[in-house]
Amino acid sequence: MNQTCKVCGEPAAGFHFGAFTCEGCKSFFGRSYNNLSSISDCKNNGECIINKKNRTACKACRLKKCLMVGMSKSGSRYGRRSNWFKIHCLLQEQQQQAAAAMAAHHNSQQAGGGGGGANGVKAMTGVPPPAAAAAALGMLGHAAGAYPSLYAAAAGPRSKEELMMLGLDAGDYAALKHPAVASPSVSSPDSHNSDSSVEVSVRGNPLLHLGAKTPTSGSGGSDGIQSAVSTVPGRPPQLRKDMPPFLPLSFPGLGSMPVMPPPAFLPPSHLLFPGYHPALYSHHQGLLKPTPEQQQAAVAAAAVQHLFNSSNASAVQRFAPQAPILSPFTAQLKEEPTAQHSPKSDVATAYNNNNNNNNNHIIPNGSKVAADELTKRFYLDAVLKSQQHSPPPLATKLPPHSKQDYSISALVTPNSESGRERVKSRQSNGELDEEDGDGSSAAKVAEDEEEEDLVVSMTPPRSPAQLTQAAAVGEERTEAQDNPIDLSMKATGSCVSSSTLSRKSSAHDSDSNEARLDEEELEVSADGEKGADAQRDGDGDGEVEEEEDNSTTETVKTSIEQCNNNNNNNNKNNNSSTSDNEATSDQVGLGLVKRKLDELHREVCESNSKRVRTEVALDAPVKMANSNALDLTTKV
Amino acid sequence: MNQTCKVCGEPAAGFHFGAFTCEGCKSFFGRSYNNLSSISDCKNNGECIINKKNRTACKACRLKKCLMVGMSKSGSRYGRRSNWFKIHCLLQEQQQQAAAAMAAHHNSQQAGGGGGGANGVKAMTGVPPPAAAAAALGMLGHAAGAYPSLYAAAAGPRSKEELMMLGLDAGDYAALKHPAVASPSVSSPDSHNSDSSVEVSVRGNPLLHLGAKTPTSGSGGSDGIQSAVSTVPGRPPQLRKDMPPFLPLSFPGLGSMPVMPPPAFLPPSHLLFPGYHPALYSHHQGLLKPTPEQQQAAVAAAAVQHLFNSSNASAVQRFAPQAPILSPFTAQLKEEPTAQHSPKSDVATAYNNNNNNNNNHIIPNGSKVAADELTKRFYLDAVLKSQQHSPPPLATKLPPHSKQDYSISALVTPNSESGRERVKSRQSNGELDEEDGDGSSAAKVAEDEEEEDLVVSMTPPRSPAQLTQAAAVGEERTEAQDNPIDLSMKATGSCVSSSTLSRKSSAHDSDSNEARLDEEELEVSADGEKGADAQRDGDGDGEVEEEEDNSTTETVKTSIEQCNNNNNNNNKNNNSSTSDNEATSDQVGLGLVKRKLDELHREVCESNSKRVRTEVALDAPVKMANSNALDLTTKV
DNA sequence: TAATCAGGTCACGAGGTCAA
DNA sequence: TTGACCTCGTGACCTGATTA
Repeated sequence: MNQTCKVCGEPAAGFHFGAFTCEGCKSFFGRSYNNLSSISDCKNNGECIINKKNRTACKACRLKKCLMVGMSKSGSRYGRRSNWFKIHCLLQEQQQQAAAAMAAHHNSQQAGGGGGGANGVKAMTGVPPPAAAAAALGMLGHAAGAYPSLYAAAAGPRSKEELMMLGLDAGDYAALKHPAVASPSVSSPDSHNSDSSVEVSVRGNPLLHLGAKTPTSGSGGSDGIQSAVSTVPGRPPQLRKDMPPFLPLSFPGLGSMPVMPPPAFLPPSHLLFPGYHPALYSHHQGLLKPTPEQQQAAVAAAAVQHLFNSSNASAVQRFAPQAPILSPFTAQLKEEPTAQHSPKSDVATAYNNNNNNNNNHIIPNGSKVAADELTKRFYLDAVLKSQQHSPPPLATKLPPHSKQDYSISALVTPNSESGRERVKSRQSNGELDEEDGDGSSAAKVAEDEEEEDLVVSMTPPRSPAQLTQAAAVGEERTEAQDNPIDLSMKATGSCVSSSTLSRKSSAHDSDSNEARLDEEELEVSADGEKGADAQRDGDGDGEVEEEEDNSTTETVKTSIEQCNNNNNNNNKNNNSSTSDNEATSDQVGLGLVKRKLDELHREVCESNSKRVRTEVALDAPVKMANSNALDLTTKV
Repeated sequence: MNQTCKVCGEPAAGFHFGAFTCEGCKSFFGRSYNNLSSISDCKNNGECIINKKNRTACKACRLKKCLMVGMSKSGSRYGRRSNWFKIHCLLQEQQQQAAAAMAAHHNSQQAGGGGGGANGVKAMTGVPPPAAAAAALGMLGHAAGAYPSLYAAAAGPRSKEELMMLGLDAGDYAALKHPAVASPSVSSPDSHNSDSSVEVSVRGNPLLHLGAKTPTSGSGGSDGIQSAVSTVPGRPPQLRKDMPPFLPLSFPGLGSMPVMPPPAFLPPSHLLFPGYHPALYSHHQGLLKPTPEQQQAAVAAAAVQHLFNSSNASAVQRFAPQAPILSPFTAQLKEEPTAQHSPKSDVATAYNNNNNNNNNHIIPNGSKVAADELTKRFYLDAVLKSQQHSPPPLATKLPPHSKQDYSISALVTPNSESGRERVKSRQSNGELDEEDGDGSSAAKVAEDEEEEDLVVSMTPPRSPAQLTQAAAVGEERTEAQDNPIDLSMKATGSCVSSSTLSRKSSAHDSDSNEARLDEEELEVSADGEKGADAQRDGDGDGEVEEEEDNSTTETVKTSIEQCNNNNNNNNKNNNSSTSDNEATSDQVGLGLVKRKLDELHREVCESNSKRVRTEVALDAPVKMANSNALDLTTKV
């Protein structure tokens, strides 16, 4: 799949963190996310255009762009991309191209119907058309559910969120010639998670939220959305076609984007994959899970804005306040806000941990700096969370049907690990720890870290019935759920259905349907590390730990490293003349070694700690899912 | 990689700002770029010859030389150099050496067939052989596409541009013993962007333009080129071999340069990597994307001249006027010209934007000075832009055949990310964003900053099929594209392929072979910004081709890597005294070997399951998708 | 087995520093 | 002012993990 980096336009190396990006932007995002302190404010009011050449010129804007295009730590997924994913990507591209073409023809386009996206953003900024959006979403409802996150989440919501974060308007966004805007949706479609799994990031349209003015905000909004979604549950693929029209509304990004006309080479998406029309996706996202996330997004947006210039400060403030109010998850955020204004120490610590070296340079300032960083991070996380967020799948406390789902998922997704995981997470999480935590402690999860985003795997829609079922499930869950967020997630999740499920489900439709939903998984990773505060820090931190290792790896690495070291050493060593060399050499040599070791450790640790953590949580469930999944499923 | 500073001839410390340079010239350029005011006019009409000894004697000429060899702030790239880059550099060197040898034997060579390069230059000066070049390219077609920018962009175009800027003739340039001329190409190969990505600076051959007197000039030229390329789309790797012969024509730099004899340690480049012959690259660029860039280059050249003495004022004038005319991209340039004579404010603003930091520092002097500086800077930027610039690869709207390509690519390149990327990028790029942006908003981008140069990432070519596809795509795109440049880029771009593939492919040789090539990738990034129409485009487009050889490539790579390693070590190690090392060791490269081996080994993927990612599996669909993703799509 | 990506590794170069 | 050195961010490549 030929894709360009949604951030800088370079050829994409793959789908990273929820968007097609080049290696550089992938790495940048990965680094930056864990080390916000390293990002200094934009010198240009956050208006830098990021492209290949200048991508390294402004970290703040680069990061912003990353967020705008839907990147999030939680958005990632492993494994091969499903064909669907690929297909969707292609479709999106086509659309984008078409859009671009359209745009080229008439810029006004953006302002026009496309404005949906823009509107959304603006709405956030200013007014909210949430109701309308919600309604629209409702229309799309379940359809969206099918491929919720892929498009919606990735594209719309994210974009929106990001936009919010950035304080960009749809207009602004649109203004940016960057397809990013459009791209997001494009990229995002699959984005975040995986092909099959789409992240269920909460991210409703922040705008919507705002617009909706989340009552308890997010939750309220989300609920509304969810309900809307749920209402639409069983839509047949066909609706999807309808979706497109709606998209603009529900899917700001898409709408705003100069979407292109339908791809010529492909038949109507619905024909291809009834359920997968990109537009639908976008809708879904926006519609499905937005609420809680939206709120968060809003918060995040504010934070982001804060990060990038003060230009949007006002917006931020607006949001920030809202966040607490809006989202039920406020608790999650709670700490962070504080951090923003005060709790530097913790944050700082976290950050420090992350940055082993010196982040200092960034902001040599005193506590103030730290505070800023924290704030930034906070915002960022918020944004990210909002984007991806998925309340732990809270998983769910899976309602009764969950069992079926599980089984189903197990059956269905034996392959899809992610699915398993998600399921697991849900189950395990929900049932065991996390979920409860989530449910009760959605906030908790959030706190942990980035949270795990719910990832919904994208899978081809099953039968319309399935969709319907999914929708239905979503509804059920939603109702069942304590958290609006969760619900939203669920709703989204409904979308989820994994292909696996669908497949299997097809066998026994009724069960399968629900099962499908189940399959869709949302992973919640609980980095936990830092907890929330540092957010990712946690990641870093957590990683650190270590545990060790694996001999083999080490050996390999060592060999490699040695080579590297040698080189480095040589280079530096030689210079005797300068003492520097020595230093360097040491650094290099030893440093490398250390690094290597550290890395190794990290790996271990990570695997252990991070991954392990998640895994652990999931393990039991997972195993069941994996090995038994099928069996169970079948049984079911 | 042993390289000499293209500016002063000292051993190069690395690839800085787009060219291999020593620390001194690196620092000088870095300082000077931000402080043009510190540079006084040359006392010698800008005719100072820059070498190790006298490099500090005349800042103006030193800076000019820097520009001539392709240095630009935007040209820099970060991070590790890609193996391909390294390889290509080696190849170029070899070629250069060979060329040099040839030249030694008979100077007439330049004029002659080999003259391609030289001719190009001269042609620029006087006559244009674009058609011929195009034809040649056409021959090479896709092959060229494979590594379009790497060589062409870096080497030829820049040199030419620079020459133009400087008002130097090819002859003059050649006169300079500095390998710089040739070097540029060398350095530039990867230059700008990344290893894999080479910048697709627009720089077609300015000369050609001039000579050819570009009808719409550049565009015309580029179009011609593109078409030619496109026509050749599906070429098999073999053709590449053919390329070399052509190189001279297409690749002025090589031809003109006193290239060295073939590298002893490596087999003929074409043998090694049929598709990658440096010459081809150069061709691509020059042929493919030159036009717009050339125009820009002309403008830039004028500006430069303005900067450096009045000696070439006439030349500048010549070009300046032309630029608008010549290039369709004129729009991009539009502002600049104005700036030259008046609108400093705008320019300044633009600069400021680009330079987040302080462009200010540039001219602390009074308004007058400031004005001068601005002017200078303006020119400088113009030059740089022209150099790098590249329109986004458009990519491509994949035509029908694309399906095959995709499928193929999918099959072939499963692994190769880069290859994929390229392909993707082409498609996506062209289709989506940047290109559009560029196309429509090329000017816009340009304004923003320097513009992005088109970077072509160099990656191993995928399978021939892919290449072909790419080529086809390129063609299509080209046709589709507004910019000729883009087309060229496309042509170039066909290559993709990833190492992975190669590994795997090895299993099935046929596939593998192609795959291997694929691996080698050339990315073309489409900066698109400005559009540069020309430039980038090309590059990106270029991506290229190639497919080819696997084993050889690998071997080559390893050797290269080794060399790299060695060089690095050597250079630095020795340090002190000299740089001599350079020469030496290239060959070595155990590290490289290791890597290669490792890569090969990668094949296995196992999976434990740490992370839990969610996914839903779409089994059935997926399968189809995998192999046929594209097909499916298309089918759909 | 193949395809993908998160992460880690570390080659690299932009920039900064500072002796000369 | 120069340029050797250093620092540190970047990004190409790899590994390992995860899904197809």
